[in-house]
Amino acid sequence: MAAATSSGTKLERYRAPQARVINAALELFTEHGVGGTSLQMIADAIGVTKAAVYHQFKTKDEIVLAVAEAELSRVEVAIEAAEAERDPNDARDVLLARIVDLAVERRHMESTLLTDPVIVRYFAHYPPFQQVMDRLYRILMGDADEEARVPAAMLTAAIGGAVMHPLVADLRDDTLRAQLLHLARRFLALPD
Amino acid sequence: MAAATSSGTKLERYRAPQARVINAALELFTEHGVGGTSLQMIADAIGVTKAAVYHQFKTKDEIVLAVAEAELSRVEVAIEAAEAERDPNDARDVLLARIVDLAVERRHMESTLLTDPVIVRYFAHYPPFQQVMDRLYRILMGDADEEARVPAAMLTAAIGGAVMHPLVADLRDDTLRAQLLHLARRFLALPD
Amino acid sequence: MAAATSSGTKLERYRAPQARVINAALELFTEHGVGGTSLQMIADAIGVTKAAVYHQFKTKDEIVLAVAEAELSRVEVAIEAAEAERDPNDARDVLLARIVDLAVERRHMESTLLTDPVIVRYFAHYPPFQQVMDRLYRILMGDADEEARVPAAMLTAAIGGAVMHPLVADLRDDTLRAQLLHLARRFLALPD
Amino acid sequence: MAAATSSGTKLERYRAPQARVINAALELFTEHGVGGTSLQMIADAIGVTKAAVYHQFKTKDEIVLAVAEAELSRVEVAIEAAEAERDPNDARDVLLARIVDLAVERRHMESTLLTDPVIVRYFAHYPPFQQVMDRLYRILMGDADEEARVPAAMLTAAIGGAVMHPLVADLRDDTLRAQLLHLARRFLALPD
DNA sequence: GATGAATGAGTGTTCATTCAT
DNA sequence: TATGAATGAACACTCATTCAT
Repeated sequence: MAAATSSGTKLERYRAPQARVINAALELFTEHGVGGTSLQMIADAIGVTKAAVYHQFKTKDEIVLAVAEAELSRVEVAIEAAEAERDPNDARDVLLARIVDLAVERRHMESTLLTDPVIVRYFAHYPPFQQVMDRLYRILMGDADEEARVPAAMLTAAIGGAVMHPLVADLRDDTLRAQLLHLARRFLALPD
Repeated sequence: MAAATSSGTKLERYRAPQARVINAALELFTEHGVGGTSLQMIADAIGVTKAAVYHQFKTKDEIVLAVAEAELSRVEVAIEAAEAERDPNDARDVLLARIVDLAVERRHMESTLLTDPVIVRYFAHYPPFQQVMDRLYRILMGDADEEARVPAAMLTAAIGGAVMHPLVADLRDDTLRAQLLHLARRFLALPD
Repeated sequence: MAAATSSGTKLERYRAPQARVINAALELFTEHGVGGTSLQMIADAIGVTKAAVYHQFKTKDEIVLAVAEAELSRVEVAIEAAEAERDPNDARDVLLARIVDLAVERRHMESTLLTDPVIVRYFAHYPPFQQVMDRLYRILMGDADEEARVPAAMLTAAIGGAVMHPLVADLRDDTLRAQLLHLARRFLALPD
Repeated sequence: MAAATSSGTKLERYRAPQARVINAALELFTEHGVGGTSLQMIADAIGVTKAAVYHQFKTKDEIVLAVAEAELSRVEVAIEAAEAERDPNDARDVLLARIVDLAVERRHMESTLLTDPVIVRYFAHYPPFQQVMDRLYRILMGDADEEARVPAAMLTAAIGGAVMHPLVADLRDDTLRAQLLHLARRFLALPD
């Protein structure tokens, strides 16, 4: 168990100076977008020089990808929790709840990241992303056929699209969470 | 006829040189994002100098907004078509179909625009956008109460989020259209 | 004659702002080398901003090449003067004298340019340079055979190498010119 | 033998880690020029960190000079071999042959070094370099008078200039060697 | 209407160098 | 001996914008 702490999750695999950069970058990306965030801003945010940031990451893209991967690993955690369930229905329920939780919890962050052109383009050709999505869709829809995954893709896209909508911005977290869960279950033709 | 020419739709209210800028800008924004599109690129695309573009639009923001408004006016057209219907159910059906059509037709463009931080921030405080959305939600949900608009917001967000999802990218237009319509009606608890 | 002034030589084909950049760059390249000359230095030298320089030349390389071509065109002028001679011996004598003159006149400049790795690499694959050299060698050696050009190459290299040698730095121009001419003629087995 | 090991030539006076730096630096300087070679590149080439290189040499200049001196010592070796001859004519012949050999052997390296602005500037004021050149010129021309050294300077410059000329790049080593020797002897008015 | 020239503030990136460990 | 972290200054280059012509 002590070992588990020292090995850590994927989120912890970066050492301190890198983690500080990633955290600062995530916040800034969220507020200004990837393109609107300069390395100067990141450096200022953690109180070092640009060159110090470059000592940890060779390019800005590397920072963007590290941030994106850190977020992706949060989805992995949710999937792993679901896969631990015996019953497929339970697994789907757990995953649904976790995904909605995640979307709401990071409603102001994920959205910016998931729609940023740089990140979208990267994820589109990043095998681990595809694999995570495959696992996610399999749990949601079962592995019936390829076509069945489209509604699942649309569902996750819809959740992502919904949390970032301006008109939803002033909803309280729990209200939004309840509505999203309702929407998702109805979409999957599941009882509430 | 002369009146038609002078009033025109909102899409036509820009004269030729401005329209060329807007069209070029829309294409470039779609491909590179707003932040990734420079005035030089726009000027090059239409074969004039930067200064010539500045002759038409005082700032880059003005171009962005002109592009955004042009797209917004497409939604207005859909709404006007729906409002022409007598029966509220027909109006809702018409609007739903038009919105889905619009999303699919411009699936590669709207998405970039609707998620671009610059445009999102602008629309969030742009009264005409709010008004258009109000009209849209009223048609979809009736004017019962404030809360009822949330599902409508989520629905449009979901449609927008869905068309831009990578896993949906290789779907044929009519397949995507059918699925989106099915999704939307199920979400609104309407029969197919 | 007025026409001749307005059409100009190749050296004059750049308009004023570009010519100012080229002149400043040549001087700075001579003093600090290409790699040791920044765009800031060039901009400062002509009293404008870096961005103004970039308005004239898209990259630093373009400046380097413009400078190099301007110098190459000086050799072309010498060749053209030689080619105007009827008698091949006269042509060779004229060319030799001109080349030596050129080398001495610009003894502090040519050398830096001709040995700069950037320029050397560019010229190595720049057809006009090859053509100029071909014409030059043909005049010097006749067009006997391919092999005959090698001594000519060595001769020009030797002249170039000689004018830039530190121990030659304090020789007066006319002394250096006489010695170089003597060297060249002896090397070509010509009477003084 | 032990003495030979401990005194060694100047080439060997650096201990192993320093020698590795010098060798890597020479190769990189040759390929990218001094200005185009960073300490990072040198460190990478020998598989250590920049800081480790700094442990051996306090500045980049020190590395440059160590490389330059190592090359200069090769000339010294040639001079010493010539000075071992009794007859001045033999000494001159030996030196000439050795210098040409050296120029050809390192045709792709010397040139970069000898024309690099940093090194040129350093050698111009480096007494050992002047002394080596003095000894070299005395052997070639006798110690008649100051003026007599100028042709010698021109000769070595010419040899240096010739080996690095692009048009000479595809000559075989022995062909180039023969031509250079022929050129040198003719220039010194010596029989072949 | 459109151009060429220019600007000032910024971009991401690399540099030689230092220093505590 | 060697490292990782950091720095400050510089780099080439791009930006949106202005203005006289």
